[in-house]
Amino acid sequence: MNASFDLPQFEPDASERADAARNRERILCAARRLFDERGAGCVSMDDVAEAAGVGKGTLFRRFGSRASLAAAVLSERERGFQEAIIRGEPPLGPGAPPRERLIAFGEALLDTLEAHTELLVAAETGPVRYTHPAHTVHRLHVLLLLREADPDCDAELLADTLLAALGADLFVHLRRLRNMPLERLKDGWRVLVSRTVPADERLPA
Amino acid sequence: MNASFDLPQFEPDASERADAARNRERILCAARRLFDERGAGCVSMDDVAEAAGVGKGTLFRRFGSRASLAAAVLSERERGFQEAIIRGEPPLGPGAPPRERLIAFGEALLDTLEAHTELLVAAETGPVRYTHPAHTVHRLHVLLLLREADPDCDAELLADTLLAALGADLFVHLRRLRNMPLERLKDGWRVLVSRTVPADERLPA
DNA sequence: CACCTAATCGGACTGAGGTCCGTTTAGTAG
DNA sequence: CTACTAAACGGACCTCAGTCCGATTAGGTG
Repeated sequence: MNASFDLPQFEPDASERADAARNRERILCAARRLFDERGAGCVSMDDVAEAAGVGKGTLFRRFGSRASLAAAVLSERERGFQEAIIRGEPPLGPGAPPRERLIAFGEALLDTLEAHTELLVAAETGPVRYTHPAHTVHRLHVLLLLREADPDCDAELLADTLLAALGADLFVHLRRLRNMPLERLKDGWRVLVSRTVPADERLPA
Repeated sequence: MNASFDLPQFEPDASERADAARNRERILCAARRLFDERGAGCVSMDDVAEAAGVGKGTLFRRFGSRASLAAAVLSERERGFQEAIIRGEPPLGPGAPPRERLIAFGEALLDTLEAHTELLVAAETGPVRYTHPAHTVHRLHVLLLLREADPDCDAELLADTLLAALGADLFVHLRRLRNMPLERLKDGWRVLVSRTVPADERLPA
């Protein structure tokens, strides 16, 4: 119960023992391979541990949960995505009006969902979902854009509400069960954001 | 794998054997009591089976899954809710303009979430979530109201998107983790619907 | 009442996520 | 090189949802 002790380390730590670093790498490598080969849904944590040549205890001490492991495997893409959001070209990156950036953000997230559906479903299971670093970054990004576009709205709440429309569960349901094409989901997002967020008042081009 | 065989029965069936009916009742009764005493999160399916004096196989044949059991326990409330939606007083029932009805619908759902948080979380876990009768009814209701209010929009998609804002996971996160008061969530819903759905064009009072 | 059969029962079993704790080892100090 | 300690290891173990299948029984038939 002591939170300062035995926390899983998702990222390399300078003061990390050599064997720990080696095992983290092995695990990530094995997980990436297995997820890729069989699809994330068909890979158990035991499978990962065995493929990595590591005990189950080690696996869980490193990554804490299945969801965290999936998130860690995705973290490279995620880093690229965050880079594009923060420093990339408009409309995803800075420079475009906030509403356009929000739309681009959602479209990009939907592309990511399309490309890594199973992994994202795995990463978004359980209550951990809302506290993972990636989700936190997404929420902050949306939050700031909302504040910029509409200083009077309840941006804190609206950010989470809008992000709910981009959840992996919902995506799977719409895409696979209800067979909606990706473009339709993107259109839906555009409409949702357009109606929810006011357009920039600075000359609309 | 034969779908016509061994399907769980959520509702009483005329051609149901006496012992089956008795056990279904026992299970529902025990589940209600246990969920109430300890909170749904602290009750395992084994607990329910034991308290009902019934084998685990029976429990699962009757209700199919934990989520379904939780939904069944909620079904009384749900029946009342559906009644109020379909035949009740406006603005929840028919008579009010669709946008007002949508707002009232969300507020009522948020009240239900507030009152039965844990049970609804249990009922909404897993992919079953989108196929449960209750959710289907909610979606259909929202869908029809959306079509009425805005015949040109992609109501199918928008219905699911709006409902995502009323999901139990999100509710728990906002309410408990981020400590937002219920009224704030209702305000958020009102704003979301107001901006997303056009007002009725028939004289606005 | 005796029999028959199909529906039902129930608990042993599986598989998966997650925890525990005795054992091993990396890194350091002497 | 040896001794020491904190960290890391790993697999046995736990809990829990969900499945399977042989035993049981409801309820119709003669």
